[in-house]
Amino acid sequence: MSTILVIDDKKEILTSLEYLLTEVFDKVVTLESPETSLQVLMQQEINMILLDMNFHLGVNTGSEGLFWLEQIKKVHPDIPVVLFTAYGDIDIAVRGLKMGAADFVTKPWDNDILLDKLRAIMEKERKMKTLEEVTEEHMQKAIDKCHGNLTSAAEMLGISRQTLYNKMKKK
Amino acid sequence: MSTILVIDDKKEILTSLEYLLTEVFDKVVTLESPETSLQVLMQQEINMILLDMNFHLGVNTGSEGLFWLEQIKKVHPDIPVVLFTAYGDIDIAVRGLKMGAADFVTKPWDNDILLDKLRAIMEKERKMKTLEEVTEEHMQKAIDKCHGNLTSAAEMLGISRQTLYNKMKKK
DNA sequence: AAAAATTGTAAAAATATTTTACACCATCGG
DNA sequence: CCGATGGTGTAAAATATTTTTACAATTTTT
Repeated sequence: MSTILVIDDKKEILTSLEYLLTEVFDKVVTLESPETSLQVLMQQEINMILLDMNFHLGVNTGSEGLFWLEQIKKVHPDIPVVLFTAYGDIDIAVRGLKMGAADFVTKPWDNDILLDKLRAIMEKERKMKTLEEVTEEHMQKAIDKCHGNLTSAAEMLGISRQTLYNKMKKK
Repeated sequence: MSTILVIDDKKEILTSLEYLLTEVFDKVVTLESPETSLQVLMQQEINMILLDMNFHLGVNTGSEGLFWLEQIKKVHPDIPVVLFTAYGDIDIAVRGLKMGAADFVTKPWDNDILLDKLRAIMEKERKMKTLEEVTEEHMQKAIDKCHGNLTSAAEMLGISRQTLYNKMKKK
């Protein structure tokens, strides 16, 4: 069971997406403004959010969209949010992605590309790395940063040199 | 000791950056084309890369820049790469960031903003999380994804329920 | 309401980590 | 060029963590 929440101030966009997104999601919830989004997120389980950046006609800085992205990420850091915008503003895109958005789609959009992106995100969400994989990767990162010096890498990681040494030998 | 590698096909940009970047880096290495970048990375320790996206005048898709980003990330996934572009192409920015670029700067650039971004990245690079912090965060993420169900979160993480239960109790 | 799943708890067994130790090798500075 | 320093590879005992197993109580699902 997967649900997507779509937030856009244009009714016609909501209705067309409502139909399209059933290709990927079991349930599509729509909102005309982001104001009540936090309540909706409390009331029901949402697996993905499609958030428009351009509320308030005439105000197209996208900053209100970024504000709501921030609010959402604060409470639900793990729900993937895809940003949606009619204006090719590179700065908003970069800031959005750095604030934790999962992807960025520009309007007018290509249905297939949009669906592919959403599917890819769902797929990535489904699998969660094991603790072992995560620790392994992080240890490797530390070793790289220390140019192979196990002693200082171990210190960085807050573990003993032996442990790091033994784990590296194993692989 | 920190070194930045700047790759841009315009000599005047290289010379002006060469001077500016000494504000943040001890050493600035410049390249007029990305072709030899991998050799340079093998020969000396580089701590950050500023990579222009628009090589070959007339070809401004940025795809060659993305190609080189990919090559660099393949060999050195942990060296932060900042993308640099004269064209506000949102798609290149999004793809670049998703491919692992640390940030994105558009030309013409503001010196102070550029320096601030580079400083922020260096600062972030300096500190490395301990293994404990990383595992803690990952466990929390799994629990969130499982809506608080410790049994299935533990299964996802590849550890026993007890271990997860005890670690959560500790905090 | 019954069945199934999850929690909270505990204790022993199995593993993993830290600590301590030491010979060996590399690199750096005088 | 040689001694000092710092890192490696190895090992064994002490300590800590994780897994396994178990069971009653509670929550969730059917």
